[in-house]
This record gives sequence, C-alpha cells and structure tokens, in this order.
Amino acid sequence: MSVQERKERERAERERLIVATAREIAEQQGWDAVTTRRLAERIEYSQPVLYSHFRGKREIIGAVAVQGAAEIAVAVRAATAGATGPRERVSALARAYLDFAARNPAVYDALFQLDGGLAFAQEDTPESLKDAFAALLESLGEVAGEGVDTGLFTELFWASLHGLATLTRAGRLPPQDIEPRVELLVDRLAVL
Amino acid sequence: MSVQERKERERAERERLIVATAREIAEQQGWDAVTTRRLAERIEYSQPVLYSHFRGKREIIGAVAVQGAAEIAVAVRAATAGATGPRERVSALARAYLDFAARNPAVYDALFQLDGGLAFAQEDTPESLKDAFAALLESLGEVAGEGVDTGLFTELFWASLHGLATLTRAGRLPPQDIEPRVELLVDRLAVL
DNA sequence: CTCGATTGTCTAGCGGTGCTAGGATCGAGA
DNA sequence: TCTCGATCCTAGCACCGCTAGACAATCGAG
Repeated sequence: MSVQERKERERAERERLIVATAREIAEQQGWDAVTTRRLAERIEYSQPVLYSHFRGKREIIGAVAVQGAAEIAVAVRAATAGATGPRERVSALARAYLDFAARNPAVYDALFQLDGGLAFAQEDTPESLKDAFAALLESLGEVAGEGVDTGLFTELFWASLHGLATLTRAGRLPPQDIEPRVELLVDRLAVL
Repeated sequence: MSVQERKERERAERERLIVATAREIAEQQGWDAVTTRRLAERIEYSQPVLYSHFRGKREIIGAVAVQGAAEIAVAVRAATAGATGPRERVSALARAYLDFAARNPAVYDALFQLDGGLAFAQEDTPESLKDAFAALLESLGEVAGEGVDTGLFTELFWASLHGLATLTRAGRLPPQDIEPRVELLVDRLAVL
C-alpha cells in the first residue's frame, strides 16, 4: 500500500510542477513560449508524460486558470476585508481586481483570453471559478441598488472591470488615467 | 502606363480578395483555421504570394481588424442617427456595438483579441480605429456628466461594452439577460 | 526581331508546433 | 529469480508560419 501511496504523491507533485512551470514560462515569456517540448524539458521529463496528466495543452492552461481564479478570490476578499464602508469596499475590490490582472497577465489570459476548455456559469464549472464570482458578489451585492438583481449587477460590474483590464493591457487604452477611470466606474455603477 | 495601372488594379483586387477570404474562413471556422496554406489555396495562389502583400499572418489579421473598425463606426452612427434624445442614442449605441460583436465574432477578435500588430491610441493608429472611437465619442460625450472628461468617459463606457461582449461570447456570462444588463449599464453610467 | 534584365510566381524545404504509436526499461509480487 | 504490468522515452506524424532559389513570363534596348 505504502508504495502505491508514494507513487500517487509523486504523481500529484509532478502535476503541480507541470502547472507551476507552465505558469512560470507564460509569465516570463508569454503563452506562445509555453510549448509542450519546452515545458517537458523544464520539468525534465519527456513530452508524453504531460499527456498522462492532461489531455492536452488546453487542459494545462485550464489548470493555471483554476489556480488563478482561487488567487483572485483571495486577493479580492483581502482587499475588501480591510475597507470600511461600501464605497471603500467596492473601490478596493476594483483596484485589487485590476491589480491582479496587471501583475499576473499570463494567468489572467489563461482565465479569460485563452481557451482553457473550462465551463463558466454552468453546472460543471470548477469550484474556484464559482468562488471567485462569489467573492465579487459579496461586496458588490450590497451596492446593487433597489430592485436590481445582485447577480446581474455583479456580472455587469465584473464585465466593466474585465474590459478595463484587457483593453489597458493590450494597449488599447492609455495606461495612465487608470485611477480616474476606476473612480468614475465606482461612482457611477455603485449605488451608495 | 496603362499596363502598369492594370497590374496595380489587379494587385489591389487580389489584396482585397486575401483579406475577404481570411475573414470568411475565420467567420466560418474560427481564426485557427485561417492558415497561410488554406488561405493560399482558397485564393488559388501559392503561399508566397501572401507575403508579397503582407509581412505575415499578423498583418492579414490587422487588415481585417481595420476593416471591422470602419464597419463598427458605420453601425454605431447608423443606430444613433435614428434615435431621439440622449437616452435612446446611448442605448441604441450599446445595442449596435454588442450586436456587431455578436454577429461578427471573428472580426471582433481580430480587433481586440488577437494580435494584429496594430497601434491603438497613438500617432500611427489607423484612421478607421480612431474614427470608430470618434463615433462612440459623438454620442457618449453628451452624457458624460458635469466635470467629467468626455474622452475618459467614452473609454470607460467602451471598456464596459467590450467586457460584456467578450465575456458573453466566451460563455463567461449567461447569454440571456443581455437586455437588462445593457439597460442597467446605460442607466447607471450615462448622466441624462 | 532578338536578347538580357526585370518581374512575378511556384516548388520545395526549414525549423517549429501539438500530439501519439510502439518499444524499452524497471520494479513489485509470485 | 522470474514474470508481468506500469511507466517512460524515442521516433515520427501531420500541420504550422515563413523563405530561398528555380523558373517562366514580360519588358525595354539594340
């Protein structure tokens, strides 16, 4: 038994290594640089080993995305916990979200830009994704306003943040003026 | 002279054919299916011909994007022209924008999701991109509210629309409830 | 009208990609 | 010690974006 358990541990450890390495390469050199060959060489195994853990590259991206979602949830909750009052909470939430996207572009891409083969807003959506949305909902729900569905409001607010995050990073929006844009967003969307 | 002119005409015509075909394949089977080989075969020329018109695949994507931007500008202006009053104009604008993204997903991807090698919000930004932003600014500027920079407001509104467009199409947001989300966005962001 | 130069296009191929079939190796249990 | 199944690697497939170099067609000068 113990032998088998050890093997399972080692296997799980190797899987973590694959995901961490993929993320590392992506963060350093972009997702284009994450090829199965390079990834295999970095973890010091041959290519086919990757396919004994994941169906393909998509699933590896998906694994990074799931990890990232959990981290976003943590970051958002940490930011909102330290804020006093709805206004500050929502503002802190927005900042934390955009900050995460800016600091972890590869992870953010894995979540929303690339095809990680993940289901969203469905039955089989990974837990961490649902939880990330829940983290947003916790603080945004209280500023949705009268008669407005909190889920709908959260989706809209989230979409706005997502738009700012992607357009800014892709160079579609001038990178200065991030602050006033966030302030304007919070002031207008949130009902205080 | 006339011979040379004819050749130039034919060359320009072929270039249009390349862009149109790339767009067609992308719209039918996704951008992944737009390979230089397939594209060359469709236009009944060999691969290297593509490279006598464009530096590479990126530039072809960029050409589709530029075309798409011009169409967005037209669609937005057409929608806002037929609306009476600021509220209806902004609402129509939002609908037209999201409608374009939904109906032309490949073109929208070329503009904002893929790397078409285009400059945004800079000196050498293609005219049609600047004009598309101008089209948004025309209607959104009048509802920015007191003391708010119209450019900044337009950027924010645009980012929100972009977020809704991408998240909806990527399956990140439930596709129903588009209407109420748009209504909420207009009601909250625009100062009427 | 001929002949070199230029222009245009194609064939063939380079180095890379994601992914997989099939053989070698190794370790656990009899 | 031997057998056999799990594990891993070598080698290779079909495809990718892109390009060098051969070839044919066209043009202008003598």
